[in-house]
Amino acid sequence: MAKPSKENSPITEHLAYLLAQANREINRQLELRLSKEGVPVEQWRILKVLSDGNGHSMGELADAVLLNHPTLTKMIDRMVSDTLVYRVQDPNDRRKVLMFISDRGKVLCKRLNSLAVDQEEHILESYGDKSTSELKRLLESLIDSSN
Amino acid sequence: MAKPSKENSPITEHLAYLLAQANREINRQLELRLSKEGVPVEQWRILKVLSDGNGHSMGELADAVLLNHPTLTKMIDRMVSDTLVYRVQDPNDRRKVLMFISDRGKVLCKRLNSLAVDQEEHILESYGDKSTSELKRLLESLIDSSN
DNA sequence: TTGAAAATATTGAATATTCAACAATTGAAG
DNA sequence: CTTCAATTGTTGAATATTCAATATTTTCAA
Repeated sequence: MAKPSKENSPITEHLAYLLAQANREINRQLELRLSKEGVPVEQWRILKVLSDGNGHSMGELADAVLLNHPTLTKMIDRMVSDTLVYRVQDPNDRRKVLMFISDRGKVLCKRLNSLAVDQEEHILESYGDKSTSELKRLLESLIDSSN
Repeated sequence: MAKPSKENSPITEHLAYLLAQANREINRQLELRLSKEGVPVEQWRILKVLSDGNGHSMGELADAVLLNHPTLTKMIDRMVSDTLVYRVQDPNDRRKVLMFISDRGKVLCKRLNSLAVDQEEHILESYGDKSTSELKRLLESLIDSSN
């Protein structure tokens, strides 16, 4: 009898693939809802992080919203044009720029939040309460163990 | 006492965000290993799907490797140039193109597989056997419930 | 059988992302 | 203090992705 070898396992059994697939699907759904406001998922993340009212540096933001620095810079440029956020030079370290959410940004963020909550509730319904919280727990722990 | 509202929950508690974060991290690690062979993750997926030796149409492939059709077409163009795969017109439906893996592709795929297995083993070590299989199970079930 | 609609893959233009180089500021060693 | 390395953010060119339009073939209803 042939020895089962991991190297022949179909791609659908790889953790990396399952994560990519699940991420793609859930992201697609979220994208669809946020498109009602014409806002990409990344901009919602940015608004959400900034909605604590504090200033966040570009580096900090890039980490938080999972974007590379140059990509973030260009997306922030657009959001500044749309007056959703604004830049302030950090007085304590003039290399840094602190990003703040505007009033208009706050209003938009609220609408986006409820679209996102809609989705989470839809997931809870079709996938179940228990599975969802267990999956979240496992994902957090995977992320932890990768640092 | 204020009612806890989902709309104020930090972004790090959203399933969509946790998936994106975990996916980004695991993908980054895999990318790093595959870069030893100078191959992007998507090309490995393509080779792996084709390595069953059967012909796969572009549409089928695009679904399997999580790429849009035009993106896949252009990536396949490159892989054809590198003689890793080749196109054959489907004799039963001439709208379709059947993709096949070449011998060179097979050889490369084997090397890539062992790099990927390295990673899976690294995850098993740091994250644990039990967590990994439980996470896979939950992800599969989430994907199922989204269709 | 014919003609319209659907399915499949590709193309080119418009967008977006990434990489490498740069500019400005700070930190820290000598 | 001065200088050199590290940090932070942006820019421009190179790449990659996406959207809409196209070409081809098949399907199916009339």
